[in-house]
Amino acid sequence: ENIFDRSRMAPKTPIKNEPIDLSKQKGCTPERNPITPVKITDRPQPDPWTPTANLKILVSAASPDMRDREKKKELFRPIENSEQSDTPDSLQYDIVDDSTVDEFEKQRPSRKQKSLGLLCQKFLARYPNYPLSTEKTTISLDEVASILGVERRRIYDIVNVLESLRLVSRVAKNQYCWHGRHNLSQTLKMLQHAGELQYGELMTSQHKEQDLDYKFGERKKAIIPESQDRPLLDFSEPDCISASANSRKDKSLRIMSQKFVMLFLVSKTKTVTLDIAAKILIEETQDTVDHSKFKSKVRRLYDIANVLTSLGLIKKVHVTEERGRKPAFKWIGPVEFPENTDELRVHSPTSDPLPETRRGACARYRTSATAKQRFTRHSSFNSAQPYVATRRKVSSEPNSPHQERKACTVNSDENCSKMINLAAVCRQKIEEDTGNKACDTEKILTSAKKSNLTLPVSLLPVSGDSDFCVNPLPQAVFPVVQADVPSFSLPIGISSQASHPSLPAASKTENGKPTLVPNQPFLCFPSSSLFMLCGGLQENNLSEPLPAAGDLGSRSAEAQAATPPTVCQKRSSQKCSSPSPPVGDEEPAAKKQTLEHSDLPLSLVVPKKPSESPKAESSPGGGCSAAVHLETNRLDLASPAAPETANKESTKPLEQEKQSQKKDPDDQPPGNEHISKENANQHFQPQYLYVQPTAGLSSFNFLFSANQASGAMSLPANQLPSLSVPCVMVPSAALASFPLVCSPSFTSPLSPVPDSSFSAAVSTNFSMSGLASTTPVFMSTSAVVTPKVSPALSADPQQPAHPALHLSPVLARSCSAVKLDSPVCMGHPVTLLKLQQPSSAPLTPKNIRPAHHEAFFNTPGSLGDPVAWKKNEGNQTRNASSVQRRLEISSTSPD
DNA sequence: CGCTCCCGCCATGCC
DNA sequence: GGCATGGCGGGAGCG
Repeated sequence: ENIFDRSRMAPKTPIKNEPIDLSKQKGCTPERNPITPVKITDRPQPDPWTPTANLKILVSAASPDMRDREKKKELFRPIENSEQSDTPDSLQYDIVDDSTVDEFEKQRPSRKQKSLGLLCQKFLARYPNYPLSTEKTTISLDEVASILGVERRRIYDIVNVLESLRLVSRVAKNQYCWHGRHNLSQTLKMLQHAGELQYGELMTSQHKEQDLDYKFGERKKAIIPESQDRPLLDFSEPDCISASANSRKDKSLRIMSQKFVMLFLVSKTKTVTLDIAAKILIEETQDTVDHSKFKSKVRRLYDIANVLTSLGLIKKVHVTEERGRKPAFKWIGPVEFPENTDELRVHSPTSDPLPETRRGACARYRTSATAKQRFTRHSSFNSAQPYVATRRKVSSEPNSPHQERKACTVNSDENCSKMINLAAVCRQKIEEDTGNKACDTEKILTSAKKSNLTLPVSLLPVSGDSDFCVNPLPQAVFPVVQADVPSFSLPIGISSQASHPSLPAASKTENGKPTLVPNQPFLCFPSSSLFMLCGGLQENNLSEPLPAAGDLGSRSAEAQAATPPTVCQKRSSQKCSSPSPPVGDEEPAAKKQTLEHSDLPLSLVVPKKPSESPKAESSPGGGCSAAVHLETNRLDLASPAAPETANKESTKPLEQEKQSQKKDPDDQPPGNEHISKENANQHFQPQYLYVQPTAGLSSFNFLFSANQASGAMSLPANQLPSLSVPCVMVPSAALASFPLVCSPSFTSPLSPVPDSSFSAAVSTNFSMSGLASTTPVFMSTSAVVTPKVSPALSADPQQPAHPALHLSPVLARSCSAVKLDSPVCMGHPVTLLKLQQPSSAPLTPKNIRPAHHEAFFNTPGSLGDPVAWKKNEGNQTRNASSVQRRLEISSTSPD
C-alpha cells in the first residue's frame, strides 16, 4: 500500500495516512528519505538495519527520555501526522527511522501503556469532572481516537462504560456528550436500587461472601432468568436519538457495566470477585455456565473494571478464599447518595443530563428526576417507612423519613435486601403471571409494554408526589412504568421464585386531591400516588374482609366518581368499595381470621370469577388475577365509562373467589398484578400498585402509588421479616374526621388477630390530633415480620422491639374495622394493607403457607358508613370492582 | 502457568 | 455496499 501511495504521492512525500510512521520519522529524523515506512511500526522489525541503528535503538530504549518522547509521539501521532502531512519532509526511512521504530516497538511493548485503563485515564483527563452545566462538551469519537492514538474500537469500550454511568451520553453518530460526574451519584443510586432489587437478596444473604457462589448458583436456577439483558437503566440516549441507536441489540458492555456496579453497591463488603460477578452476569443458562462463556465474561469484566478503576470507583484487590486467591475489585466510590441530588434534579431539569426526550426514555423514567424521586421513596420504603412522600411530610411518624432513609442506606442492607427480595418476588410473580397468565394483566395493560411489566418493581419511581406525577398519563401511568421498569426490573427473581407474584398494581389516578369523603376511612391522597406496601397475606387479605364492599364502593365511587377519585384496591377494595360500612369491622376481622387461616392464598382481587367479573371487559379471565380485578375495578371506578360493571361483578363475594384463588395461589398469584389501566389513570389520579404477596413470601402486598411508579419491592423470602411497610396515606382533612388509617405492623402471629387482637397487637401511636389538618397523614406500619422475625425486626432500625406501630387503640380499632370493610367511603378508595408475615423464611414458596393475617384496619365506626360496609361485607358483596385493600401488618414490632 | 486484557475480526444494523 | 457499533475470543504480555 505504501508503495502505492508513494507512487501516487509525490515521490518523497510522506504519506499522511500513516501518522505513526511519520511521527516517528519526524521525531527521529526529519530529513530522511521520502520513503514511507509506513507500516513499519507494525512490522516486526524486519531487518537488522545497520548496526548503528541497533545502537540507537538500544540507546533509546535505555533512555527514559527517549521513551517518553516516543510515547508522546505515539499518543499524538495522529495530530502530528496531520501536521506533518503538510510537510513534505521526508520520510526517512533510514536506519534511524527504523531504529526509532524499533525503539518504539520495544518500548511500546508494554501492554500496560496501551491498557484500557490508561487509555481511559487519558480520555478522562481531557474532560472536566464537573463541567459547567452550561457548557456542553461534545466528544467526537474519531477525534478522540486519533488524539489518543488508538483505534476507535477502544474508545467504544470506554464510552460504553462511561455511558452506563451516565458520564457521557450518545448524542449522535460518533458524537457523545460529556456530562461529567454530575449525574454519577444519581446514577449510582439508581443502580443501587436496581441492584438491591435484583441482587439484593443474593448479596445480603450471602453477606458472607462466597456463599454467593453457592447461593447464587442455586438461586439462579430458581430465579427467573433475567429478562434479557435490557439495560437496567436505560440511559441510552435520552434525547432523541435515532431509534437505531437504541434498537441495537442491547449493548452488553453497558449493561454488564451497570450490573457490575450494582453488585458493588449491593455488596456489603463492597468487594466483588470477578468470578462471582461473571457468574452472576451470565444470565441465561447460568447453570451450565460454559467455560468459554465464563471466560469471555471475565474478559469483558476486566475491560469494565479498567474503566471503573480509572474513574476511581473501584480498585483491584484480591480475596483469599479457601480455594485460593481470587482477583476481585473493591468499590471505593461513593456509597451513599445524597437525597438532595434527587431533589435538585427534580427541580433542575437542566441538570439532567439525559433528558429523555424520547418516548422510550420517557417511559423509562419519567424523567430522571422522577426516577430519582422514586428511588428515594423506595428507599424509604425499604426502611419501612411509610412512604412518606418526601414532599409531604407526614410527620408525626416516629421515624422521620430521613432517619429512615439513612437507615436504609446505611443499615439498609437488610432492609434493602428485604425490599429487594420483595421486589424480586413481586417481579417474579408478575412475570410469572404475565408469562403464564398474561391474560388479564395484559388486557388491562393496554400498552404493549405490559409485557415488560413484570417489573413493576423496577426502579421506577413512584410518583408519589402529585407534583411529579400529577397527571399521570392516563394510560401511561402504568404502562409507562412498566415499560421502564422492565428494564430495570430484574429478572432475577429473587428468592422465592415460587413466590407468587403478586404485583398487581393498579393505579389510578385521582385528581390528586385527596378527597376525603366523609366516611371514608382512608383516603387516597390526592394526586400523589402512594405506595403502599401491604403485607399481602397470602390468604388473608382478601379473604375476609372485604367482601363486597367493592361493589358498593365502586358504586359509590362511581357516584362520587367524578370528584374524588376513589380508589379502591382490591382487597381493600372490597372494603374500600364500601365506604359506608363502618361496621362490619369486627366481623370482618373474624372473617378474616378465618379466612386467613383458611389458607387462602392471597388473592388480591377477589373478583376473579370469570363469569363474575364484569370487569371482564378489562380483565378477561376473571381468573387471572385478583389484582387485575382490582385494577379493573378501579378503573371502572375511575373511569366512568368502564365501570360499574366490573364493580358489580366484582362485588361478588370475593372471598370465595379469593379462596379459590388462593388455593391456586401459588400459581396464580403471580398473575395478580394488574396494572391499573390507563384509563383508570386518567380519572383517578391516584394510582396504586398493589402487589400481592406471593405465597411464599410472607405475604406482603404493596400498593404503589399509582402513577407510574411502581416501586418494586421485593421481599426476600427469608429476610422479609424485617420489612416495614409503609402504610396508607390519608389526606389530612379526612383524617381529621376519621379515625385514622394506620397501618400498623403486626407481627404475624399466626393467629389472626381480631380487631381486638389487632389493637392489641398494634398499638397505634399516632395521635390523631395532628391529623386534623389538611395534611395528609401517613401511617406507616412498620414492619412485617415473620414470626421469627423478631430479630430481624430488631434489626430494622425503625422497628423497635415492640410492635412498632401502635395506633392508639382507638385508631387501631378503627383500622381494623376499616380494613375489612371500610374502605372507601366516599368513593375514595381506601386502602388497606395487610401484611402477613410468613413466619418462615419467605424464600421458599413453601412458606407460602397460609399465614394468618391479622388485622388490619377495621373501620372504626367513626369511619364512614360502616353500615354500608358491613352490609357489604356481610353480604360479602365485594365487588371486584373496587379494589380491596387491606393492610395487614403483622409485626410485632416497632413502633 | 495463570491472570490480564489487547487486538482486531466480524456480525449487526442503519443509511 | 459502506459505515458505525460493538460482540467476541485468540493469544500475547506479564508477574
